[in-house]
Amino acid sequence: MFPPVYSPEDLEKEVFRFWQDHNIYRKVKEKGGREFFFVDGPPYTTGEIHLGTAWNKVIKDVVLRYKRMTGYRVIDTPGWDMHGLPIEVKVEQMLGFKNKRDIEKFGVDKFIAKCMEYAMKNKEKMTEQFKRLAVWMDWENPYMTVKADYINAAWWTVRKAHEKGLLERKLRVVNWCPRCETALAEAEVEYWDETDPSIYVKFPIKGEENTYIVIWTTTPWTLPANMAVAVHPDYIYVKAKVREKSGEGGEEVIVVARDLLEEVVKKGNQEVVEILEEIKGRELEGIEYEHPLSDEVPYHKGKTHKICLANFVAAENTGCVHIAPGHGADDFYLGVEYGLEVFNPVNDSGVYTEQAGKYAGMNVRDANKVIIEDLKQKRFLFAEEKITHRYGHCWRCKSPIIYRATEQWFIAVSKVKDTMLEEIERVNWVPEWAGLSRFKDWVSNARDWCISRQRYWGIPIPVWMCEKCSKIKVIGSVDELGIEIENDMDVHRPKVDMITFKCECGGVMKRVPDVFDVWFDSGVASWATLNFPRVKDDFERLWPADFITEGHDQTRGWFYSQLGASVVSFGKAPYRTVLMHGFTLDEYGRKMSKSLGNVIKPEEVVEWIGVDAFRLYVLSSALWEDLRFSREEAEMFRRYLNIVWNAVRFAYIYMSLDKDDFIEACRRGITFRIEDRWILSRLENFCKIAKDALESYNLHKTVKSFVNFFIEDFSRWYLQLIRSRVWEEKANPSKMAAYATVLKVIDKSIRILSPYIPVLAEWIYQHFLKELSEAKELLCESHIKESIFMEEFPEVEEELIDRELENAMEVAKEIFEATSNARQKAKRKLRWPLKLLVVEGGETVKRAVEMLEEIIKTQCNVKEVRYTDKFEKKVRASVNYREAGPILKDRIKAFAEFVSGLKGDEINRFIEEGEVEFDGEKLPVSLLNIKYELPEGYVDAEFSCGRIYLYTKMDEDLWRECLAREIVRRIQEMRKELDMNVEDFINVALNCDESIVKGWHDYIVREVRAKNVTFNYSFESEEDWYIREWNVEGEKIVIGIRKA
RNA sequence: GGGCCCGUGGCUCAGCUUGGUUAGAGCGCUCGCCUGAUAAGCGAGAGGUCCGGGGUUCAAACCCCCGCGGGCCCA
Repeated sequence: MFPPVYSPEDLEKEVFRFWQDHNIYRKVKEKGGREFFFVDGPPYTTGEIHLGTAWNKVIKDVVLRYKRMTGYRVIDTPGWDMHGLPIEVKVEQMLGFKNKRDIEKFGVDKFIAKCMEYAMKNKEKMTEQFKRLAVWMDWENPYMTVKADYINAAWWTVRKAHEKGLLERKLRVVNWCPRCETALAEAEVEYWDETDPSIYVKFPIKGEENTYIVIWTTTPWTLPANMAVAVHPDYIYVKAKVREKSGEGGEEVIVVARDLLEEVVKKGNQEVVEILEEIKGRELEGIEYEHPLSDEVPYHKGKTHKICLANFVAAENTGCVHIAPGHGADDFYLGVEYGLEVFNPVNDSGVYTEQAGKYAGMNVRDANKVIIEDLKQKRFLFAEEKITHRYGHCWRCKSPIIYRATEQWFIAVSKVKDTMLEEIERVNWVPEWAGLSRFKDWVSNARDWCISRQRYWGIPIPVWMCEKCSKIKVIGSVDELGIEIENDMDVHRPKVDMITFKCECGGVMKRVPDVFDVWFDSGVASWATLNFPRVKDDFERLWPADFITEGHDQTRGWFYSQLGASVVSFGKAPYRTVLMHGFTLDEYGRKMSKSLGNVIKPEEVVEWIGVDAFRLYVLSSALWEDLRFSREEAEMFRRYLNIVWNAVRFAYIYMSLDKDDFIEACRRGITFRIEDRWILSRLENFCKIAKDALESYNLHKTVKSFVNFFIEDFSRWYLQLIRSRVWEEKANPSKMAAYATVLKVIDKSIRILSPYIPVLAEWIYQHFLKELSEAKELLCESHIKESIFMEEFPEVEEELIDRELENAMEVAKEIFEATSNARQKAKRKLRWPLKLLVVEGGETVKRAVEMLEEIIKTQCNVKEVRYTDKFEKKVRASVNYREAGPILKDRIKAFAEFVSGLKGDEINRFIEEGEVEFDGEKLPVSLLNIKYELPEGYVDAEFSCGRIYLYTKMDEDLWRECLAREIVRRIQEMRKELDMNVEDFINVALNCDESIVKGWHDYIVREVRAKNVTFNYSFESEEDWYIREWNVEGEKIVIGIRKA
């Protein structure tokens, strides 16, 4: 059965069921020799896949299906990233919690259980969504970051780091959410505009009366922690005497960047009195100043505060930057350089500690206005404004984050950076710049990796610390816990927290309460997915991964976390080939987001155009470029597949009728005709491009060439060429050759396309190729398999490629197009036969006409085709008076006479020579207006390497043939309207006289499968004719048909 | 502020590595054609500041520099 209409929905139902009922995926998975180790970048279990994730999995699926078809046994374990704050957030929201205390009250064990449940549920939902995309992975056996084995791998890795001295506990500035009371990953910070104070503060310079260095800040609350001021070594600074414009108050001296002086002064409502000195930034180094809040914050009493140099200082605001090593990353590193104290008088919940003196107990953001007021009182406030700027927020509770120096656990990436950079070079990056430019840049700027989070739902950090002597013990395996692991919950908080060890010193070692940054979880995926270190042989055989692919946001994400973890553990990159793909944007190039309301759900698209068209669409343009998702474009691919459907259906209808003859013919041997050899040559080209594309992970190139080959060449051109061969009743060799060609083309191209359009490919395999399996076996020398995915990916048969023939056909197509053009100009329908087509051109055109004369003749519907290297045209010359007048003056009249008397060949000679000989004088040919005139009845049109001349004159004979065709066409239309079968016979009656189609009676009978055709019929009402009145080129003709 | 990528008819993109005829394709639009595989298809036409500005060159969509806009990542 071959339904007339392409319904992706029905096909999907059928094919999905077929795969399931026959366990096809498992069978395919178990095939194959060499192994291909793919590692899935684990999506976070949000519960909902989006277009980007769908695209990502489709890319993976195409690659994996291809690899399976080329004889690989593919490791296709999907992964799930299930820990982390996002899920904690959701669970907290569901439980109505506000902060950590609520969780502690509720019970960490119960909270963790909820998180686990939630993550699992989401995983199930998303699995179904991926399956719906026809993605074949081992969905029954995924790797999950919450599993004991997985956690085991992470622990092993940390211990490795520890053994190599790369696990460090140190003070660092991190993003900190004062309400969640934890460090946050950059990915957990959301930015939006916030209005904050923008203040200019004067720091009195020591030993210089009434002289201040002016800094600018938007976070007054960090001033109590100020330890230094930074200036740029290369900028020019000035010491300037200024005074208030109002005239009140005295003069004072300020230090700011020279180019910013005017601006700063304006902000302070002051004016410059005099510039005292210009100083290069680097000369300011070491100058001491008085902390402006040293009265309020006694900590600063007796401490020295100096000017430092830093390249990160921008030429903005004052050019002098307030440095608080406890509250800024740059500040912190500068502090390390200068040996500054890291003063952080703010606790976990964002409240000042006792160390903050006057401000102790205040929430830092509330303290802003108090501090500003104090500065004002002390006359240190130079200017005050408001600013609206991008500020980070915890994406859980939406509260503004703060930067805060805390003790955290780090992987000392800085110590292995060189190895990481070397390893990047050894990886095959697609595209190249993804690794060699973009990723390298990121890695060279990488800082030590903070892997600790002060939260609950994550892999517990396997570090135990002695309460007495602070000695640490790093666990490298779950076995070392000394407890029986009953389920995955046992290796989570709070269970592991209860385990203690005895220290050598006699003290008790307790686990540090932190959990891992989720990026650390996925960083170990390439060995955790193999259950290493518990299982060793798979790892030794397979690792590192042959292939991974993710979006470009993963440069700093998974590409990085994996490389870091791997270099720390094994000293080498965990992947061999990395394909970086783009992002999905809306059709205007904007991000898809809920707030913009422009989110397109993959399932919605799949429901609408089918999964195959969706897959083809997302793979149709360069993968590493962002995909602007356009519904119109996506729909195009459904239409292409509809053409595939119709093409195969066409073949099916005829071939299944002649099946036995066809098989017999295949046994005896097939003699291909020229157009058959042409399409088979094109087929091999397609195969070659597709194979190269898949081998080099340029998947999109296959899609482009699919359209060129299958849609353009095969369906639109080849199938047109063979129509008449296929209509033959008898099983003649020409028809059989066409069948054989069609079968080869469909068989090979469907196999090539199957990774992309698995559903349609499988359906065609089951319903078309299986139907003709004997012929396929004879022709393609391959046995039919249970599923197309048990087939081999086709090899290129170079010997079938015939470049000359392909070129010739290209010319023939162009001749056809040019002829259509000429017909349009001459108002001659293609249905009307014409007498003569002359083709003018060079050698290639000549060859094409010789080789493909028949094809050109029938396609262009002309009785005769002739080639010429030069078509005889009448040439006419007249005088170009504008040019000739000034030159010839009074001789112009004689010249005009001369010109009108010129013969064609004389004019041609002048054109060739470029000169006109007149009156014994040589004149430029531009004095003539040259006009070419085609011989009567010809219309011309141009193509890329020549020109055609179509003779469009009708005579009576020809016209009768035209009318016969017009009538046939209408009868066919009527048959279709009656929904008749192809083989049904009819009777035909017409009201017109037979003379109008004299000589074409038999033709009409044959074409419309008529038992008889009656002319001059007057239709009476009682008869059961299906009657229509037609306007045939101005004639009213009534046609009646009925089943014979 | 920095790194990487992208910018080509109304829309989506190819071409750029290696500079060289008239810058291509699909969609959409207009007109026409074809159809016993086709709820389809085909042809023609209109439609272009190749983001802008400089430079190199006999010659630039392409190479170089400076901008502008967008995306990702960082600061």
